[in-house]
Amino acid sequence: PISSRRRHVGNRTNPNPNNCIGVFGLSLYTTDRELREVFSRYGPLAGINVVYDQRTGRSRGFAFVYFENVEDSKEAKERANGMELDGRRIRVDYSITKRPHTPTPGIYMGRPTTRRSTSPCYSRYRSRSRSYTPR
DNA sequence: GTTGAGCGTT
Repeated sequence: PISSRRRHVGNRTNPNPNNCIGVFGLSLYTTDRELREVFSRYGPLAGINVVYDQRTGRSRGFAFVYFENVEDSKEAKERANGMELDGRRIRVDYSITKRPHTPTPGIYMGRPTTRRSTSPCYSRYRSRSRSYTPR
């Protein structure tokens, strides 16, 4: 008898139905625009997130598609899973992770609260900060 | 236009 109980939140192999689906095994050249063309026929989309590598700026080969309706995401998962896109077999599952946290550079990127453009000292600071390079 | 299992940055 199977005594192990499935967690209500699901796991990596058994994601729960969700508005967001993850698309994996993508070609590096599949863009969000192409994904929109493919997945929009299952229902209205709320958004698409192709995951890019921070260093190279290229796609990491997977993306997240947000549907407005859960039933649409269910159909998309069923029908788009295993389909070929840009010559690659894609895998479609419900997303398990949450939305990405926007990483902060570690330095203050906003505008100064006290702006004194008339100050020559400040203008000198401005010109220097423009050439500032992190790390 | 490398590959290629993966669940999250511009």
